[in-house]
Amino acid sequence: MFINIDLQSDDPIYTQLKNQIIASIARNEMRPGDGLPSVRRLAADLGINLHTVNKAYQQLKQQGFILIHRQKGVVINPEGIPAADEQYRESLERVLSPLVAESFCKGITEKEFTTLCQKLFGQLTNEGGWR
Amino acid sequence: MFINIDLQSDDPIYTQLKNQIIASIARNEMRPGDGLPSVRRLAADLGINLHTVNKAYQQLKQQGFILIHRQKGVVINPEGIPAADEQYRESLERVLSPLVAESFCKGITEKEFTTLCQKLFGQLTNEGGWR
DNA sequence: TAACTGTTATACTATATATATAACAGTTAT
DNA sequence: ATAACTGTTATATATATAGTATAACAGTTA
Repeated sequence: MFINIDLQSDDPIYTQLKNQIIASIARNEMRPGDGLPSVRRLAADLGINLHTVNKAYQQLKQQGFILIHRQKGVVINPEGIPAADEQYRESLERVLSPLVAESFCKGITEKEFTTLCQKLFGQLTNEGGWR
Repeated sequence: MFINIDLQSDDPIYTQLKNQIIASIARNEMRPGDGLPSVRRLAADLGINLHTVNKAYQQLKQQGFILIHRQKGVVINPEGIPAADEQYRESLERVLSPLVAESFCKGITEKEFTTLCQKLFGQLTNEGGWR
């Protein structure tokens, strides 16, 4: 687990935590079935509060990224991450839309934009992957 | 001006306002030189507070989308919107990165993702455009 | 028994969002 | 000149979110 929290960031700590765990999964650094630290352990390691970690874990659980067993602890969903449904695709479009509009106004072309997205996809890997 | 505010949205009102004005420019519905309502006028029309409008205007001004003359009122930047610099491109990448990672985990392919971006670009127009 | 697990509850601080007034200085139209 | 505008600034208040600090509960594991 390589988590880096920036206390000066505009993003809340629990959001940074969520994003970095998702990024670890996307980069195949963490795989389905792998365990995550307990809320107390991770909070202590990062020097933050247990509730902040718990909030991130709860949201990851709700999105199906992790399972939380009272006994076995926290585990990346062994069944794999649930596939995007129509609702997720709509929310993705809602988030992307203002980014595209602003970029367009600032002269960023469709080509440059999609090339950037491709570059970001390229930084992820599915080698020996789970999907 | 077709502004629609959703008080139930997770996005703050001033952000919704900002995004919709930027979207209007991107769709070529509003062009450089066009005037915008005064803070009091727009606030009254939308049924919100003058300071909320002012906050949106100040941020749009800081990004170069609009100019605010004490006398002439508020105008979409007649020189056109400033082109994206390296700093903007970096911030765009920082915002896009977690979206790509999450989408990837949920099985959205690079192709589907870029196709969505292309669709959003396609909804904008540069006919008779200013850039 | 002791040390851990997730979970829940309460309380407190700080910041962000939004509103409500009020006032100031400068235009513009009557 | 007066009245009606303009953006701007200041102050105050209410609410929600973010983060922390403790404490406790029920269950597991060594």
